[in-house]
Amino acid sequence: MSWTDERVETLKRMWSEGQSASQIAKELGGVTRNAVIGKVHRLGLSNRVGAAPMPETKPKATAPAAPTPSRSETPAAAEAPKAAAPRPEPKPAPSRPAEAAVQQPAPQPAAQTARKPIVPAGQPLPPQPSAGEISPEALASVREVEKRARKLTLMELTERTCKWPIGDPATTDFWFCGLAAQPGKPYCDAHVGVAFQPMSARRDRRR
DNA sequence: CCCTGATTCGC
DNA sequence: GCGAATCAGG
Repeated sequence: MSWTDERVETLKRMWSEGQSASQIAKELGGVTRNAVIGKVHRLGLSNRVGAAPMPETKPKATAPAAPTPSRSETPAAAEAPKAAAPRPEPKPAPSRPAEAAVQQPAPQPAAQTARKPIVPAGQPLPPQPSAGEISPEALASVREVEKRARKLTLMELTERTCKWPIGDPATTDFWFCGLAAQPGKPYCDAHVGVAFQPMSARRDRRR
């Protein structure tokens, strides 16, 4: 494979979108992430413009701004080529949506003052099955597993981490399981158990 | 161990 | 110019 105009274009687009080198390599095919990174540097589009926090871990103390040009081989390298329009980007919303009251049956009497924030999560994630529908064994293993959850943030999830959400998305008591996911499945062993149930099993258990 | 980007250097 | 190997780090 060679860097055709089209492939370079894809590279530039994905890189500016904040995609990782490995993701880009996967998309392009025929190249490794090293190749992508090497090309990125040669193209001089290192330091991702258009603001690309790419946290990956802690909020980093006070992190004022500091784009940190770090290393720029070319003296006048920095200039933001086409980073003009800061597009939305698939950045996950950190916390409180603060608006957009979706649905929520919520027969809330609107009486008490200290009610938990009823802010609905942006998009419904994997449905939390009601306890009554899960087999006792599966439920038990889930409770056990969730004690050992790695408590990953949305950004820390990968193709092989369990993406089962735990806790209330509206509060800081929210994280993802993060344990080793079943190959080809989005969840770990225990969560696959409650996520995927044979229709027959559900029917039998229901009511 | 998983992953990230950065750099080097033989080709 | 290219990218594997390596480095440095979360």
